[in-house]
Amino acid sequence: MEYNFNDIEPKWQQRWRDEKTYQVEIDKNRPKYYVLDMFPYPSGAGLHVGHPLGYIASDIFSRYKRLRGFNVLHPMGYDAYGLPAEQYAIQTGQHPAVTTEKNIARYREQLDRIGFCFDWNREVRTCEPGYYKWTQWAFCQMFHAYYDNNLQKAQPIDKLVEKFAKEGTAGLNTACSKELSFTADEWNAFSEKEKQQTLMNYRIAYLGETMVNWCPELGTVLANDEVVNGVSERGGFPVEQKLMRQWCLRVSAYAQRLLDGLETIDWSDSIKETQKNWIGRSEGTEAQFKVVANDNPATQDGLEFTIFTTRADTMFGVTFMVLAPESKYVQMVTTAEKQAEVNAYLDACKHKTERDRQAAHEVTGVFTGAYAVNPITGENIPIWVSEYVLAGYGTGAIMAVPAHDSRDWAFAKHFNLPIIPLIEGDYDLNEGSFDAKEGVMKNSANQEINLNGLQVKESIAAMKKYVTEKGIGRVKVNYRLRDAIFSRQRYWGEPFPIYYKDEMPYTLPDECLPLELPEVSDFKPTKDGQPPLGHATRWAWDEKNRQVVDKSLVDHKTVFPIELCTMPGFAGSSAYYTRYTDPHNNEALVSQEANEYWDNVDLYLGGSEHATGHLIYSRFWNKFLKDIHVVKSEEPFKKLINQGMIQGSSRFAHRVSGTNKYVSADLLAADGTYQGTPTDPIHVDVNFVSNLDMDVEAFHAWRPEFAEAELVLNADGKFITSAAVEKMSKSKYNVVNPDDICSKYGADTLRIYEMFLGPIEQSKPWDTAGIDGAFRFLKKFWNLFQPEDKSAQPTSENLKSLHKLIKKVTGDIEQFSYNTAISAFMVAVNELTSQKCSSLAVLEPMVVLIAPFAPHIAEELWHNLGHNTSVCDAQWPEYDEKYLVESTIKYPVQIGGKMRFTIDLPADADAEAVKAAVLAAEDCQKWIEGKEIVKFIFVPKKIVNIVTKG
RNA sequence: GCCCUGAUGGUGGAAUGGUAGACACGAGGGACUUAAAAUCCCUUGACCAUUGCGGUCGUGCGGGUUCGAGUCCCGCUUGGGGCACCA
Repeated sequence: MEYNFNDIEPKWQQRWRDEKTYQVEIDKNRPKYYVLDMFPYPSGAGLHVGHPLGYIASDIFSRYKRLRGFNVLHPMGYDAYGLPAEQYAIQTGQHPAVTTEKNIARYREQLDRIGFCFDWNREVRTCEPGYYKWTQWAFCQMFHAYYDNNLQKAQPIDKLVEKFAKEGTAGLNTACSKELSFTADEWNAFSEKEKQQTLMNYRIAYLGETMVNWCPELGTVLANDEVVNGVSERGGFPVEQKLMRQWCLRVSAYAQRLLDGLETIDWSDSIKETQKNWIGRSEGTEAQFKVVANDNPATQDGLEFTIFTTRADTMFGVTFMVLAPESKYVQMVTTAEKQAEVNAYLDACKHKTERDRQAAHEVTGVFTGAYAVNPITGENIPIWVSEYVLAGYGTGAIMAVPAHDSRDWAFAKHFNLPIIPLIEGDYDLNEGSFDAKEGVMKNSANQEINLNGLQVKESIAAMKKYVTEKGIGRVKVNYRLRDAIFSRQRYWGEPFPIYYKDEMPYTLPDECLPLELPEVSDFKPTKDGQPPLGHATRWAWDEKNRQVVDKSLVDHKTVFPIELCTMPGFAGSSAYYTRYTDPHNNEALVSQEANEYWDNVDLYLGGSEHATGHLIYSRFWNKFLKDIHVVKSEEPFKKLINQGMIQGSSRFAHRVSGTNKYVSADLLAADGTYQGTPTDPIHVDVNFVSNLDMDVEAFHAWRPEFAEAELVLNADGKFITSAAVEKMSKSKYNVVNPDDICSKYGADTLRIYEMFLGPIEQSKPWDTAGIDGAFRFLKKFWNLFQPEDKSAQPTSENLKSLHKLIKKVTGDIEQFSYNTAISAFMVAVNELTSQKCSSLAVLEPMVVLIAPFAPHIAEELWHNLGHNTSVCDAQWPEYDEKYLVESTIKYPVQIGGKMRFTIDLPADADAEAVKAAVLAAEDCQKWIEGKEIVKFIFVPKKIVNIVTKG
């Protein structure tokens, strides 16, 4: 019988569907294992050959774990809300729900052909009300929670209300937008609105004022990449930095837990590092600087402001201060004389985006006319404003130490401010600052503290202690991690279950969720600058009757307007992993029982591009869910593997410039010219090029402009193309569709080949050329099972091949080294073929071993061997060391008259034991044959030198 | 600037500090065939010797540790990725 994948594969895929082979339920008698892929955004282009890479890898592991006796949860779903569907809707008027539905159907069809063991019964889609109900629900929980820094966890906001009523803010230690201070009496006297405004300062989901790119002309917020040179990409209208009220998540409250958690999870160093940098923990000192009174009234009664520094040791070298342009202190300190100049500068800054400011790297700034007192030296130092100081980090104000900070140095040079060196050494302060955190201090002493002679690290500690004791400052940990902006002025996303009463937000009652996304007449923003939901007519909340009603009924007494923004893409993807464990539950995000059993993800596969997005938000979201007792684990993903990208391998036909003549690449000169005329490489479709050899007829038929093209072939009558590795994309004609591969070679070959390409974590180009090797392997594997009589006793050679393979494949799968596992398979199959192995005792385990990689062929062979259960329920074979014993002597090396051997022996073996073992070993006898042994020399570790005569 | 990664044949890639290049592709040669496809066998890092056996050099560059380094350490060159006026 021939290996006919076209019959085998659809047959088994149908059977798996019919028999629900991959449907799983809680089974307390078996250990669980949860394998998850990052769910895809279903784009209109469909899957290319790069997308399934991670899915295949996780599928192999799922099947392996199942064969090992685990109850494996391996679900799949769709991240269905997002921008491309909405852009497409704006252009064509087609409802995003319709295009999304279509794309999902296409994805499913493609995925099904590859033979994955997903439990589709657990599919989730982020755009379905039954799913986003729980996204909205989680948001409401965050709205009704605050973060207690002492307990290091989220708490119900009611607790805070109680506390405020009893003792005000006394002794409060919570995450908040700004430090507030009021008494219980003051709180109790607050109006309802004032109370709500106050609580907003503490909520984990809160309305906050944040800097955004605002384009007044377009009436919308723009993303950074929509702004070029300070004007909008579309229309060229000016864009400014503006404080806007947006929904935010207080991710920063969890900064320390997000950092600590990294130590407990099995992720790659590079992702952990990226997250550490993103969180950006920085231990330093906050210090108060008093402003010298001037003609600005705000300075009259002892105004002071706070700076943050990690270099407290350099306070003796502070020669000026700098405020961020957005700092509220700018207006408070500027003198009347400098007012106009400062305002002009602030205005100029306002019209630059954050990106422009970072790109320019020009030294700009303006003197406020004010002075502050250096609390260590007592000297008056000027206060400047400059955009190199960021409002969003630390306190938006710095102490400048030009001798030891390159940015301060550049500023001081430009504006001619004094520079005082504080560290011994032969650096030249005319050339640049000395930024290194090392060396011995100098010029750093007053009557109370003397740092001279200390190391930098010692003096940081000494200064921290000093400023704390003197009440000038305090030790402070800062994080770069900022709160996540959670509002989008978009249509195709989750609506906020929020209505506004007296301008303050209130959540819909939990039992009224989901708040379904309304239909709108137009997906564009409205003319008055409101988001697309402004077009929705039935979009008001009737508080009394607890239902959505028509907008026209809004009276601000019982019927209120509903929030118009929607949630961002990461909202729906932040907790989907836990929803899979209980996807049909209408009473809870996940039941206690399901979470208790399935817990969180054991193995997560996906691209590293989500390092600072989804993978941070999910961790934050999960920690919050843990705080409110919905899930039991602190971290959502125990082990993470980042699969590399599959790049395209493009092909080019070389066209003689200015003609319609194409030349085979091997006829070109080294500089790419043909008979002295330059040529242009033109992308041609990789699907009609085999290796570099182009199908000439397919080329002519491809597109009209090539029909009449003149082709110059090489001596063999072939047309050779050139190649380059690029991103896989339609415009480069290097996209390979997995469907085509499945039709031509079968899904099993696709799976084997994708894994054989190289390590999963590495990016590599796709080149269909090598796939023949994988296909040949499966044919050989198939042929191994063709002998009619398989009842022979296994030979020791057979068993050796088999057990070597079991050991290798098991070890390799555990380490996700699938490419080497497949290599071992190829070797074993060649060995067994040449041994003419016809023993069931060897062949049966071989089928189980191949099952994770090539499930269809395994299933077919398994049934041909007389089984009537799925190979999925077979047992993974164990290897037996006794078939694997090899000579104890390895690697004989001759040096001069000596032979040197490495031998494997127990560490405590004595000289005699070593000698006996060496002499007994076959390899050794061969080497010393006919030579007289003069002596043995034992060198450390496992080395034996044998000195022979001659 | 800082952090993370990688660099091995014509290509993709193997090598717990122990015979570098497994396995696969491609290429060359051969068998079978009227022919092709399919299949099988041999060669395939470079250089020298090929009427023997074999020898020399080789894992981006320069040092070091070691009996022994692709692998460990130090200093570079370079590809890829991330962060960035973060005080």
